Parts: sequence; structure tokens; C-alpha cells
Amino acid sequence: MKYNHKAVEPKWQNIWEEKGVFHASDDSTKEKFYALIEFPYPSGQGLHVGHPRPYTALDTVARKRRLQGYNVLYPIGWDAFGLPTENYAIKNHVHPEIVTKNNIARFKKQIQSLGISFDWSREVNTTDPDYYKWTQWIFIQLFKHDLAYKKEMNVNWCTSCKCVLANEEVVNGVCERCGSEVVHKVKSQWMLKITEYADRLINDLDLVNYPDRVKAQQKNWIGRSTGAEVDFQTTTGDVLTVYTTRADTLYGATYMVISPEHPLIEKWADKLSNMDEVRAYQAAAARKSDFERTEVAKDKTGVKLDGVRAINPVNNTEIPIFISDYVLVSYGTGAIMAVPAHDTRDWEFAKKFDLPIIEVVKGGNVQEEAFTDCATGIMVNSGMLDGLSVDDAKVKIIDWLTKEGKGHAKVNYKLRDWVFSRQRYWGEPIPIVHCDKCGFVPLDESELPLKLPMVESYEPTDTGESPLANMTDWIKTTCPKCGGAALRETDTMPQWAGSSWYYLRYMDPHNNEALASKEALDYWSPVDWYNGGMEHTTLHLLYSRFWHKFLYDIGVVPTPEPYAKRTSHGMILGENGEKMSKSRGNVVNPDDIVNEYGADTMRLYEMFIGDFEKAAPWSQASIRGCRRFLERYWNLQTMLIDGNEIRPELESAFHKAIKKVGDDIENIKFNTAIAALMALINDISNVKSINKEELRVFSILLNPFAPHITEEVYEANKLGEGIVAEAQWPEYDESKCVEESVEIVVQVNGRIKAKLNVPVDADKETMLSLAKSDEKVIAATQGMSIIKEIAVPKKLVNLVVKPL
RNA sequence: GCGGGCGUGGUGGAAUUGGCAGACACGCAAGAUUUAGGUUCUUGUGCCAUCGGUGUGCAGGUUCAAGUCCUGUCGCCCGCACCA
Repeated sequence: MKYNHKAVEPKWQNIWEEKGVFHASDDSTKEKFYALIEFPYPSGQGLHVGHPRPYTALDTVARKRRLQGYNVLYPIGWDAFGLPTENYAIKNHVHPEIVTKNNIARFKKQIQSLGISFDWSREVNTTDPDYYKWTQWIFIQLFKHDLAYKKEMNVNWCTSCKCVLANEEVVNGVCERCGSEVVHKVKSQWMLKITEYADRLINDLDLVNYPDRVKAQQKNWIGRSTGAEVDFQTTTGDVLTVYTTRADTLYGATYMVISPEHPLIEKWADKLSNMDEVRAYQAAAARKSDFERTEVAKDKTGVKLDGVRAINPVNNTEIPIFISDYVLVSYGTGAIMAVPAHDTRDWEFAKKFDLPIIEVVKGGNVQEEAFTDCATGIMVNSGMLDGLSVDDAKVKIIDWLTKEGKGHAKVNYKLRDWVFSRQRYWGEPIPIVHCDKCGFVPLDESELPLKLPMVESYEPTDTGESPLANMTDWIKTTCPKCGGAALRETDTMPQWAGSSWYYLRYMDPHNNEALASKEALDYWSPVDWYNGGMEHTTLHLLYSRFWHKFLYDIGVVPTPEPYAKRTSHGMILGENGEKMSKSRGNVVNPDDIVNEYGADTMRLYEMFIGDFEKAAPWSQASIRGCRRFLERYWNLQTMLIDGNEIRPELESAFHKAIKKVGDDIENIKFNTAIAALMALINDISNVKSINKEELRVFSILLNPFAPHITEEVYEANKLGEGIVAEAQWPEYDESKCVEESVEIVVQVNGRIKAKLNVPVDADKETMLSLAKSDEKVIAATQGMSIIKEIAVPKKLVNLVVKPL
């Protein structure tokens, strides 16, 4: 009776589906548990072994929670808009809708072969008009609340995708998706005011249970800094406002720097005697791609503006103004006061252009290097600030500036507003029309969904316009407000739109009246456990927190945060320790594993491979160990005896395992949970028999990891009523976890001399007297005097001795 | 530069509050059953050696006791990066 996974696994997958055992109930008296994985992008390549790691992990949690009596929602869907599908469609002349449908069918089949307990009745698809109707609806609400606006601005442009990118999508100066060069273009774009939520996106991290690395990365990306804006008069009468976090060093400002794109330059054009030189520098800076700009980051360049000077507000000193690309137009005011003595970049610039360096904080040697330490310095050469600490000086100078009307405290963020439009076909149409008379007008909500029109050609254009721009029939429409002629917006939404709220749709996926009913939202919110990749920390995770907060503000959702708990899985690497990729030729297809070893082995191995949160290399050899374990479990049936109680000789082993497996699953320590089951089967093998109750408990413990084989064993041996998926998780008894006697170690001067079995409740005196009567210990302490005795119950005895 | 993390056998990885380092596997070796084994089972397996030493990147420190705590140092990975 060999275990045949090819027969057993499909059998149980069908039974589960027919019985609908994994369908979440919307009106249950049970406690709810909402587990969520990041829904996949159905690419043409199909699954690779990385996909099932998070699916299996939360499946293990979901299955265990069901056995514990929770009403579990564990849904899945498809994040199906996006460029790879569109590019494939263009190349092969198939409509993206067809490509998407085929890819989903393939993904679905692959995922179903793994026996993940998804509730397929709640499947969603971001490209379904019934779904994106609500994506568009949310956009309209954002627009109505002034959080969506269209603006001419300098944007990131991917030269290969022929499309703008959000800041979050530019990685090291190249496109996050395709790795192509990113250049700057001035374009009119739809923007979302995520910056309005910057503070709350940081502060509310206190409300959620996320890994520290995720919180830190989001805080870092939002980049809050507190400082001051200071107004400098100039010799032209214009005011030049700078942002600084070091207002305390104002007396040390010996020059100003403004970014090459700063608007005052144009204003000053006819006053500058070296305007040609300035324009040449501006042009050179504009030509640089993000990549080049970071490449040459070390060497400071710049041009002095001849003909205008700034006046330091604290001492009325006239100081020169430079333009330099080390000052970014997009941060603060696009202008800085330069304090070379106490800022490294200013110091480098001052050295190169031979500008004065005035020390205002004592503690370093500012001619040798910038002194930037805020904690220890004392103010000098700073008039009213002399003798103060840096912190006190900040407070005092900002007070003074405020009183004088020359500045004020200011908080700044690195976070930029979200560039939301894309010049591509395969995305949600933006439901806005442009009317000459009324400006931008949203569609009436009854007009939603605004469906993507069928087009002849969806190739991206070189003009920077969406392919939809060629669809004259579709574009020409009437203004919802005045009824006059108007044009539709032709850009589409980014892929991040549909995924920013999908977890809400799962709560009530077929609702035609709302994105989800209030009852469903109240019952299921928030997501209890959300697992996803670290790569989405400053993309999807941040975006969806923003959308959720907005929906909370307008009364749509009941919680300020979407996800109560977040965990993050490590990548599965190729056997050679490198990232799996087609070009490296180290991709493992899960179909092959399921075919050869079965889904249960695949699942077990993915959970056993190592620390869930860390990357782990795949090993074709190690999988065999997991298959072997399942076969040993299968073979327990050959040593089955009667009995409806766990026998005394296995009692503590079982109770310890029940505790450990349950705790480890909750603590994302799947690898040690499985190790505990392996250890338990070793204990059972030593006894050489297993009774029905023991096999029943073992089967339930193993079920979340290996659901198919456990169902089969359970059924074949009539271990209980119904099926395992509807059984009850065993309880452990703390008092039964302890054994009667325990082995302790006896050390002399920290060296192990003996091991003793003592009763588990032996007190220190008993342990010490037992230890001291052991002959090896006596030998080791011969001729010595004991100067200290340490006894730790259940652990060890240590005798500290020295020669007499 | 800033932020987060990691360094343990041949390999993947275990080690509550400091308390037997190497759980559980993979691999390897020997043996048994088969005897065609990429099967199964048993035993062994950190390193060096005979007792006994010695071992968690390296160097110190605290402690009866350190993978774990402290100081310094080297190396690696991830995120951000001229953010004023």
C-alpha cells in the first residue's frame, strides 16, 4: 500500500470544492479571521516555486485557525492590469483581455493543484469592469476631495515602457520594472496628494503590527524632517526662502545655493551679467538622467550668480548666491543657506569655490572637515546664540525669526505626490472629461464603469500620449456638467490602483451597489494578517494604506488602517544561491515538483526550507527528506492498534508537540513546527506502534502543512467523524508537557563532568547532593574546596572549586 | 553617509529569561534486507587527538556560566541616498 499522491491529491481537492469547506461565511457567530496574501500578477510564465511560499504559509495559518473554530476568510484574485501583458499582446497580436484570461486560467490550475484553501467563490480580477468600476469610483471621490489633480510637471519617463513612472517606481535611476533608463520630461499628469497623509502614514504605524524593517523603511521613505523656513532678502528686493534643519547655524551661512530650476533665476535674467553661463549650466543639469546625476554625485559643480546677492537676516551681511545641482528643486524650497563649517556638502562646495568657512558650533576643526555633531557642540560667533547648546539655539533662533517675521518652524517630507497617470492601454481609464468651459469634470457615478474601448492598436506612442488618444470616437463626449462638447482623459491608471483596495472587495465581491456593503466591511475589517514581499513596502503597501485612510476619512471603511499585522517572506533562490530567473536558467517549476513528489511534499518542503522571513536556496535533494517524512507518516498505518487515548509513554511527547506546532505556526516558525512533527514521529517509531487516537491527533497537527495525505489517512482508518478540514484542533495540557524526570548536567568550573537523571521537581538541595555523590564529580573535586554552588532546576548544577 | 538585517558543521538550518551548541533535515560513511537500485531499515557523522582538548567571523570584557549581554573590529546582504 504505497502512497500515491497522484490519486489522493485530486480526490481531496474535489471533495473540498464540492463541500465548499473553505467558503467564508458572512453571517457567522464564530470569531472572524481574515488572512491575506498579495494577489498574483498572472504573467505568461506561470508560477515558479517562489509563489507558493507565502500562499502555503498563510494557508497553514488559515487551516489551523479553521480547526480552532474561526470563521476564516482566505481569498485570492488577480492583479491583472499591467505592462507585461500589454507588451505580450503587442508582440503576439492578441488582445490583452485574451492574454489575461489565458494566464489566469493557467495560474488558477497551478495554484489549485497545491491544495491551498482559498475561497474561490470570492475570486476578484482587477480588469473586470465590475471590479474596476469601483477603482474608478474611488478615483472620483479622491478628485471630489481635492486629492487628485492634474499638473504640468517634471516627471520620470521610462524610455522603454514609453510611460511616466512614480518616484517609487524608479530604482537607482532606472525603471523598476524593465531596468531601462529613466529620463525627465515635462508633462501634464494626474497626481494624488499622498503627501497630505504623510504625517498619518508615519504616526499610525504605531497602530499596527508590522516588522520593524517594514516600519523603518516606510518612515525612511516618507522622510519627515523638522526645521525652519528662513527668508533672506536679496539686493534685488526679492525674497529668497530656504529650508533648513540647522537654523542654529544661521550666523555661519556664508553663501546661498539655489537649484538650477529655481524660478527666481528667470526673474533675475536681465540683472545677471553671466546669464549665458547660467543658462549653459541649467541646460547641462536638465540633460542629465537620474542615473548620471547620482553617478557624479561626489564632485560639486555650480555657477555664481553675478549681479545679485542675498542678505543674512541675523547680521545683514551680503553673501553670494550660486546655482548648483546638489540642491534639488523638488525638496524644501529648492534653495538652501550654505553653512560650510557644519555641513559636509556645503563644505566641499566652499573648498572648491574658495568660500569662507565660519565656525559657529565649537567642537571640531572646521578648516579640516565639516563639524556636524549636534549633540555636544556649543554655539560661538553667533551673537544672541553664543554659549547655547545646538538644541537650545534652534529653539531660540526660530522664536526670534518668527517674532521678526523672517521665518518660521517647518516640517518637510521626502515623499512626493503620487504620479498616477500612465500613457498605456491596459489599465483603468481615468473617469474624467475635459471641458473647455468647466475644466476637469468627473463622470457621473451612474456612468461607471467607464469601459476600456476595443482599439486596433494598443502600442505605446512616441508622442507620449496614450494609445487611447487615437480613438476619436471614444474621446469625443459631452461634459457631464454643462452638456457641451468635451474630451475624455486618455491616460490610464497605474497597476497600483486596482491593488490599493482589493482586500475590501473580497469582503463582498459581488456587490453592485457599493465596493462592499457596510455590514461586510464592519464584520471583516481589518485584515488580520497580511503577508507580502519586502519589495512592496514603499509601493503597494504605502499606496493602499493611503487609499484606505482616505476611505476612512469619507466614512467608507470602519478602521484607520487596512492591515492589523504584516509579515514578509524571504525569496526562494536557485540552487546556486542566486535569484531565480529565466536568464540564469535556475528556475524551478512547481508543476514538476507536484508531479514527481506531490503537493503535500512541495508544501512541506517550502515551509521546512528555512526561516520564513529569510531568503533560502532551493535544494532538489532536500525535498526527498520531506517526501520520506510523509511516507513514514503513511506507514504509521501498518503499526496501527486500537486505543482511544494517548498512551502514557507518548503523552508528554504529544502534548509538547501540540503546543509547539500551534505556537510555531502563529509565530511564523513553520520550519521548527515541522521539525517538531518529525521528532514526534521518531518518538512514535521508537514505541513501534501507534493507536487510533494518537494517529488522529498526529493527522490533525500535520493537516495544515500536508492537507491531502492527512485526509486520506483519516478517512481510511476512520479516525473521526467527517473530514480533517472540519475537525477540531487538539488542546494541550501544560501539566502533561513535562516528563517525570529530566536529565541535568553537572559542571565543575563550567566543565561538564556528569549527566544525571533527577525528578523534574527536584529542588536545589536535592540536585546538589545528588551531584556531589556522583563518582565522576567526586573525582573532579578531589583535593579541592568548593567555593560556590549553583543549581538551576531542570537544567544544571555547577560547582566552582579551587585547590585547597 | 543614513536606516534595517546577517555572520553557527560538508549543506539548509535549530538553540524561552545567559544554562548540555549543532534540534530537525540534506549529504556522507559503514552495516542489514533486497540484491538492478536514485528502495527501505540500523548505526555513525563539528573539528583535532589516545586520555583529553577545542569549537558559533575576529579581538577584548562582564559572569559560576556567553552563539545569546557589553566594547572594539572585519566581512556580507537589503532599502534610501547631494533630502539641506
